[in-house]
Formats: sequence, C-alpha cells, structure tokens
Amino acid sequence: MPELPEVETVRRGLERRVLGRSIAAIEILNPLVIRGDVKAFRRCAEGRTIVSLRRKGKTLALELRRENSEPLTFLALRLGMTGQVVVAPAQIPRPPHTHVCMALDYGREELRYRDPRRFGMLRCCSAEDIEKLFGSLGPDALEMTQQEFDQALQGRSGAVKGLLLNQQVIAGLGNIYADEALFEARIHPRTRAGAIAGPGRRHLYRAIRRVLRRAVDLQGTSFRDYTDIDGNPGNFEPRLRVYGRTGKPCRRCRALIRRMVICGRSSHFCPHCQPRPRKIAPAGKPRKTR
DNA sequence: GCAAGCCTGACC
DNA sequence: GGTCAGGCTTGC
Repeated sequence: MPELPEVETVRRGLERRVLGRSIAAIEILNPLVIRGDVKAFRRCAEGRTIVSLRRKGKTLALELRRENSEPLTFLALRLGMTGQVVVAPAQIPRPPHTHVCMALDYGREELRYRDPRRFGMLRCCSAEDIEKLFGSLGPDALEMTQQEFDQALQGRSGAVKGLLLNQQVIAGLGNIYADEALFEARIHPRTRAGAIAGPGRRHLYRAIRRVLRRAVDLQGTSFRDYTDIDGNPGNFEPRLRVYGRTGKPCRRCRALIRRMVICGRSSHFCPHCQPRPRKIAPAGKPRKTR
C-alpha cells in the first residue's frame, strides 16, 4: 500500500531512471485510470521531456517540457492501493492490469503504470492545476512543522486516527504508518484529536517523522504487493510493531495486539501501551462506561 | 468477505 | 464546517 515512504521511493527511482528522458509515445490500454479528457492527457505528455519529479504526500507529479516555449505541463499520479510504476525493457511482456505505457526515448524502455484495483489515477495538469491539486492537500507529513501539526489537532473532535488519514489535514500517512506512529507515541487511535495535550502532540509529531523517515530509509513496506520501479520490495515490514500483528504479542510489553475498526479503517494497537483515554465526566453527572 | 485510498454524500 | 459511513475494485 503506497503511502509517503513508498511514493518517495518511487519518486527517487524515477529521478534515477527517467529524469531527462523524453516520452516518445503513449499507449493507453485502459482509459479508466485517466482522469479528465484522454486525448488531452496524450497531448499533455507525448513528445515531452521529464524535467523534474515532485511529490506531496502520496501524490507524484512529473514535470514535462518541450524544447520550444510551450507552457509546462504536469503528469499527476496517485497510486491508490495497488498502483505500481515500473521502468521495464519494452520486450518484456506486460503483466496483467498494465493500463498505461510510455515509450522512453526511442522505445527500448517503457514507463508502465499497472494497477489491479484501479484506485489510483493519472491526470494531465497545467501549472495552475497542479498548484490547485497540491494546495488541496495539507502539509506533507515530513515537511510539516510542530506548529502546523498542533493547529491540525486543535479543536478537532474526531478520533485522531481519522485525522491522521485525512490528506487535507496532513498529506502522506495511510493506515500502516498512522497505526505505527500512534503506537510509537503510545496514543490510542480512538483518542479525540483535540484532547491530546502538549506533550502528547510533541510525541506524536516526532513519532510520525521518525516512523516515516525510517521507512523511507528502508524503501517502504511491501505488506501485500508494493514494489519500487525496479520491481524490488521494501524492507520496512519486519519493523512493523502493530500493523497486521493482531493477536501477536506487543514487542514492547507482550500484551496481545488488538484490531478495531475506527473511522471505517482497521486500526491495530497495543491495549497496554496505548490505553484508552479516560473520559472526563462533567461534574454531578454519572459517568458512562463502555 | 475482507483490505486499501479516496471520493461522495448524509448528518449534525 | 467537521465527521464518518458507503462504495468502488479484485486478489487473497
């Protein structure tokens, strides 16, 4: 599942393999993954050179340029759940669910987009569009300051887990790293975001950065089917503390890891290290227990 | 039947 | 506005 570390790994891989190369031709095998007009998509990218690779949260943008003074265009890319970007020799057979192929240079190699579940998308953008797209996201989880994070939590009544997954608030966290960061910070995923006090905010802020940086260093997590652009899996999986470890002993205290659905997402946590916060009962009223 | 990211829409 | 459930898709 591509979250910030996996997308950053893809971005770096593309920087290494396709930066400065031109897209000679585009083959669209399944137009359903293209957002907006398909013809415009082709026009936006064909015959252009990839001049930079940007990322905000889980969104990638390939900056494209032609020799003359035509305006810049961008190819925005979201991997969704099973999206995969691979650079492969053109003669290697395309695996199933390959939706878009871009011939690089003279067509010896291809940049391929594959996505069995098609939750991902490609979109052609003008400079203005890409500003808007990136602008609709909260600060990137690795760029965000403690002040921005405090503001994101301030006054929020919902579960912190849901807030961490909200890309308009913080961009880059998905289910895996949200659970891992909450474990590191010893915060129960159902805690009301606005109720987390100063020290808790600082712990969580640092935990998010620590978990993401470590995962970037290890090229991400291949829990199911994620690979980088060369087809290699990530190495973070053995470092997972709670995600996908339901019923297994906590690596810190040996209590059994629990799973609970919060905001429609499965959440993994240690009931001992991340105790459910006590509700402060209003004076004179009986306290509800659950 | 479940998992995921993200969009839509219902509800307060 | 904020919050969260539902639906999309397909391999396990």
